[in-house]
Amino acid sequence: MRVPKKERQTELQHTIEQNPFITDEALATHFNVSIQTIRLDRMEMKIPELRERIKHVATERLDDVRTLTENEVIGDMIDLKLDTSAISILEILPEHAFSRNAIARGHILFAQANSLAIALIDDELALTTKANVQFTRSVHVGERVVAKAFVSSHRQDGRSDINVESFVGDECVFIGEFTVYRSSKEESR
Amino acid sequence: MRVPKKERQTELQHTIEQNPFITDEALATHFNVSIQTIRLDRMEMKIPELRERIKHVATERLDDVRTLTENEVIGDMIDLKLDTSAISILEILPEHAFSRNAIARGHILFAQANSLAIALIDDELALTTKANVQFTRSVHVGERVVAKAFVSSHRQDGRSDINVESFVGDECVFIGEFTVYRSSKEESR
DNA sequence: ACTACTATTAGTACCAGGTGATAATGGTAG
DNA sequence: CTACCATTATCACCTGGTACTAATAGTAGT
Repeated sequence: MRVPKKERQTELQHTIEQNPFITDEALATHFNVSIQTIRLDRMEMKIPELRERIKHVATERLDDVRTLTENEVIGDMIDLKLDTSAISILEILPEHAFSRNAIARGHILFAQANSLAIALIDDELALTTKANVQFTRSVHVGERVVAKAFVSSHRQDGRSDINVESFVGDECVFIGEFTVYRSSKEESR
Repeated sequence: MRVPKKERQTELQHTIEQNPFITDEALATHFNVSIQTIRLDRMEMKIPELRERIKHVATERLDDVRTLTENEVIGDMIDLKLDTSAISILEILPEHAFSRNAIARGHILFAQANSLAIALIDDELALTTKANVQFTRSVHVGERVVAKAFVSSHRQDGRSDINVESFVGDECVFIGEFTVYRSSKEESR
């Protein structure tokens, strides 16, 4: 016997996990057993076949929480009064946090607040020019962060000041003051 | 004839692009032609078969720049002197930017700077507690942002102040002052 | 030593979703 | 009427499997 069955199976699981693109044939030669043994192992471990695995990876990618990219707003917007106030919720997932301690990275909370502030401005172009932020409590994986943004002033020079406060439950975890540049619309033209 | 060949082919391309998981058979019934016609079309348009398309989507996902998540540092660190200074480079990709105008979202630049500041601190735990940032020039897709961070002070209370300046060429695009909390190591215990 | 049981291997039929090649049909334009 | 293109039909074959049946090897229990 090359390697006890149990050992082989757990190793098999690992091998497939970090390389889902491997065929049964390759696994068979790798573990120096027949292809049928590999199939039996997959059955017992309920590991799907190659094509199913690939499909899974692909679909996962498509409906990915392509979290801080691609989406216009980071988190789910649950309320929006243009030029006035907005609220979004973001659940902290493991990929948002440091793996060592499961504390959300600062720029995740910043991104939620910043994208909310930008979404609040009803203009073709809105760009953050300045921000002043404080992280008042660390946020852990699994917690849901509710960000509340409101416009404190629309200045004459085409800038708006927006305050954002984020909460977990009733605890404030983030405070930010954003200055956003907005391009025309009610102004020139 | 149902639809002219050319028209069908361009439409085919679109259909497959936004749903790579469709089989030739489904396409055939959809366009009301034979399966062979679909295959000929794919040949001419050099569109690979279903399984290849799925595999492509899946592999694309694996070497994804899972930009603001998962990576410890956003961008590529090219220099690091612990507790002193660090430099990282980030190329702005379309997914980092607003689709309307190809200008990088503010939180992308913030994330680069913030993660660099955190990486700079040689401690088990380092958390941003405060940040003060300015976006001095908008950054466009294709530009490479070089962030330079240096520690301005290690305070007695377990906090460090870090300044970050980001450049595109010799133009400053971002200025940030970060206050980072570091947990012990040289302190208590 | 005989049996029971488990692990492994082998072999067969079948499946999806194709490739590749060859050939037959159906307009349609010159 | 013919030449040409688009379309369709067949057929053999491929990969990477599933599902099932059966044979073989090794080991433990009694």
